[in-house]
Amino acid sequence: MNSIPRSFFQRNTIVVAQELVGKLIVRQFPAGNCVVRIVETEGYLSNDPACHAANGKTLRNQSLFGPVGHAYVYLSYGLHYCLNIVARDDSVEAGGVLIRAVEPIMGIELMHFYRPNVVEHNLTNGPGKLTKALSINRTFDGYDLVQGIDLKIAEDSLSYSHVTNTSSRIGISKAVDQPWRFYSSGNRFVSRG
DNA sequence: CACCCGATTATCT
DNA sequence: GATAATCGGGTGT
Repeated sequence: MNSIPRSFFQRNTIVVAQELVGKLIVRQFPAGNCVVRIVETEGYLSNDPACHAANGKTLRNQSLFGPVGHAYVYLSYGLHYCLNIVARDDSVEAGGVLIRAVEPIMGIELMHFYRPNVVEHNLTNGPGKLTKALSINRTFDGYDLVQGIDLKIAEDSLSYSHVTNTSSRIGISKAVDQPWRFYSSGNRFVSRG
């Protein structure tokens, strides 16, 4: 399980969003570890009306302006946490990649414990679902995902053969035509939107 | 301080 | 397909 260098995230946000499809997220607990594969992402840039950083830095979105490779976690609709990875080049002041869906690889029982009473294909097929299954909340806002222990991003040591499709982003009302959503073609954990 | 509304999900018809 | 659940940031009084 190779780690990913911080320079990977110091690039155009949309390129990073596309290339994160297929990468792994590792969540370590005292009781055991969970490993999931990223199968759906969306890119958000500070000069993009749909981005939380579009109107400048606030207490809530300050992680999007912080160092790349760290997490931006926010509360959505007052109910669900969503996980982003801060990624941008020097041409913008903020940017991040929303993790919209993941495929469970290891520690599936533990994920079912955090998200009971669902069948496996509904375990992590949405941005609010995967954070609950991995027990990710606001305490991870600003967490370093490159050097972190409890939560980190890793390269897939197995070669995951896949095709990445592109579409417009889901669930937003501004900048709806930007083709900045990426998902693993045919993967059953991709959210239906 | 009141009001609006959102990068969602579960549950009902 | 429609809607409730639930909360905090942003805006305007």
